[in-house]
Parts: sequence; C-alpha cells; structure tokens
Amino acid sequence: MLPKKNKKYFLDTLPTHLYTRKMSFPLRIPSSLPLFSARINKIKMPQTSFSSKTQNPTTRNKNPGNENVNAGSKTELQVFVRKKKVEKNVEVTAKEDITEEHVQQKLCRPLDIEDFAYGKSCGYSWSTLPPDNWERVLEGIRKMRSSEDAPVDSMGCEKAGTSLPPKERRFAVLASSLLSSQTKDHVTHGAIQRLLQQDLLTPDAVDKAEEATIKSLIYPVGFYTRKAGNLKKIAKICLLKYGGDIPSTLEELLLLPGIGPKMAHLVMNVAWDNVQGICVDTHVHRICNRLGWVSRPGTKQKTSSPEETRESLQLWLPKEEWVPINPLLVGFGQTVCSPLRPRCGICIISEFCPSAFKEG
DNA sequence: ATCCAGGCGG
DNA sequence: CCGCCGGGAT
Repeated sequence: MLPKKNKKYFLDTLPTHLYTRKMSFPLRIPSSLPLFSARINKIKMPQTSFSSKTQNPTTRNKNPGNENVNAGSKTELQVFVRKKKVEKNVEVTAKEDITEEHVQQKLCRPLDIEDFAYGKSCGYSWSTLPPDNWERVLEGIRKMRSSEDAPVDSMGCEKAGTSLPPKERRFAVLASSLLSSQTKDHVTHGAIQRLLQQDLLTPDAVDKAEEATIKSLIYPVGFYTRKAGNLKKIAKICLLKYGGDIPSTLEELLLLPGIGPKMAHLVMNVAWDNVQGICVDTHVHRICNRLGWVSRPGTKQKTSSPEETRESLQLWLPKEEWVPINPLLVGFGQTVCSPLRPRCGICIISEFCPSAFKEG
C-alpha cells in the first residue's frame, strides 16, 4: 500500500537504549524524498522535555507537539527522557498521493518509512548521529583498497557455486560459510572444490556420506572435525525441516550448529540477497572502534563484541553500505589497519582517525 | 613461539 | 567473559 496524501503514518518506538538517557538525535529527511514531511507528534511519558537545534537558532520551536521538519533539511532534536516507554513519537505525512511512478523514479521509497520507524537507516531515520567525516573516511578507504591487493579480493565464499542452480547454490554458500570461519579463503575454496567434485554439496549427499569422508575432504580447514559433524547435522536439518533447502530467515540460520551471527548475516546477504544486518567480523569490529564509529549505547566507550558493533553501526550507516562495508574494511584491516601495529604512516585517512598513531 | 578468528561451552 | 577448537602463516 502506497502512502496517501495527508494520511499520517506513525512511527513506533525508538530503540530502548536511545531514550533511556539524554541524547540528541538527528532527524534527516533527504532531499531525494521530498514527498513527506515529518513532525514530532507526541511522546507519552512523564518527565519529558524537548528542544530542537536547527541550523538557524531563531527557528527554535518551543512547542514540542508541532515540530515541522522540512524535507532536505537536517534538524537535530534533543530529547530528554527518563522513562522507558514511548508509544507514539513521530509521524510522517505524505504531501501528495504516492504512486508507483514516484517509486520507480526513486522520489519515494515507501519501505523507508518502516526503516525509519525502527530507527534503522536509509537516510530517513532516528539514529545516533553519524560520525563526522564518515563519507570522506569511507572514500579514503576505498581509494587505498583500490591500489592495495588484499587477500579478501581473490576469493570469497560469496562466489561459491555461482554456476549451480539456485537451491544447490544456496547450500553451497551455507557450506562455504561454515567452512570459511577461521580459515584462509583459498583453503576454504579448495575444500569446496573437493566436495563439489565428489558431488557432496547437496543436503542429500552430505546426509548419506560418512562423516570421516567429509572430514578428510575438507581438511585442512580450521576445526575440520567439528565442521564435518556440523555439516552433516546441517544437511539433516535442511532435509527434515526445509525440504532440502536452507533456512531463509536469520533466526532459523542461527539455530544451525556452527552458524553464528557473522555467518548468518553473510548467508542472508549472499544466498538470499536479503540484507538483514551488517556482517561484522573482527576486522569490522576493530576498525569501527578505532574510527570511533561505534560505541556502547549511550556512552563513548568502545563496543565489546561484534554483535554490539553491528547494532551500533546499523543505527547510522546508510543501508546501501551494509553489504560493501564488510569486504572494504576486511581488506583495509588486512593491508593497512592491522590488529597490531596498524600502519598509520601509510594511511591516508589518519587525519580523521582518533586512534591514529596511538597504538604500537 | 606466536598470531589469526568465529562459534560454542563452561 | 574466557579459553578452546586445529590447522597455516610468519
């Protein structure tokens, strides 16, 4: 259903941690979406006050219930909240009927409203403030990555079984993701090739094969004993619960043995072409923290786990970057921003990096 | 000898 | 939160 003129679309609750303490939020209506206006409707809770900081201080509006925000403008709202429950907070009004044509012309992306509601992204969001200069930083990393040759460029598990029919391809991607953790890409690739030659890349075949056979074929990937067992279990689960296909939701993928958050997001991205979240590994985790791009909710402390990094990063990074950010930062982490002794001397974005020349 | 790095169990 | 899993690379 496309939005209708003057109909109000309410945006539901903010993520809890955003309103449990004093924080400021950016409300961004990108100029590519001129067909909506947003206004602060109401926040149902005691002990709440509002103030807004716009580019021009004279536009300060003392009435929190009627804060109009122009499309294309960037207005920062400060929300002081003491209680946790927020029922309705923001509404978006369509300025005219939105048609298929608007969508085609990218004048409007109705789904963005939903993203907005959950504080996700797409430029149409409640979120933490994007870090200063993030676009320049990203551009600089791209530039460095285009000249340097990182291991991640040569082979990635996302290329697994590109020639296979969809269902087989998905299983190949899942198997490849499973094997690739803690393992160099060319080793993973070799193991997948051997499985492919033996026709052992379908749930059916894997289920029938001996675990020892699989184990010897995938050697020397990291933890091959456990992975051989997990692969068989996964094959069985695919057969019993998913008709020989792989699970199509994040939650179900996470239930598979040996599949954690990192791989589950990777599989959703690659096998299903369905971006549910950012694939965060230790490189992304480390670099985002060095750049000051993520922090523990409501603080300036570093995030303590890749999962926390993922949630923090998703709050501001535009969704178009969710997939490319991983190979970009992994390669950058392998060649320049290494875990120990990062090569800040050759890094062209060190001027923007709060951690530059601070370690090792 | 030490590091790498995702998932999992304690 | 910590240590282990089991190889390869350096």
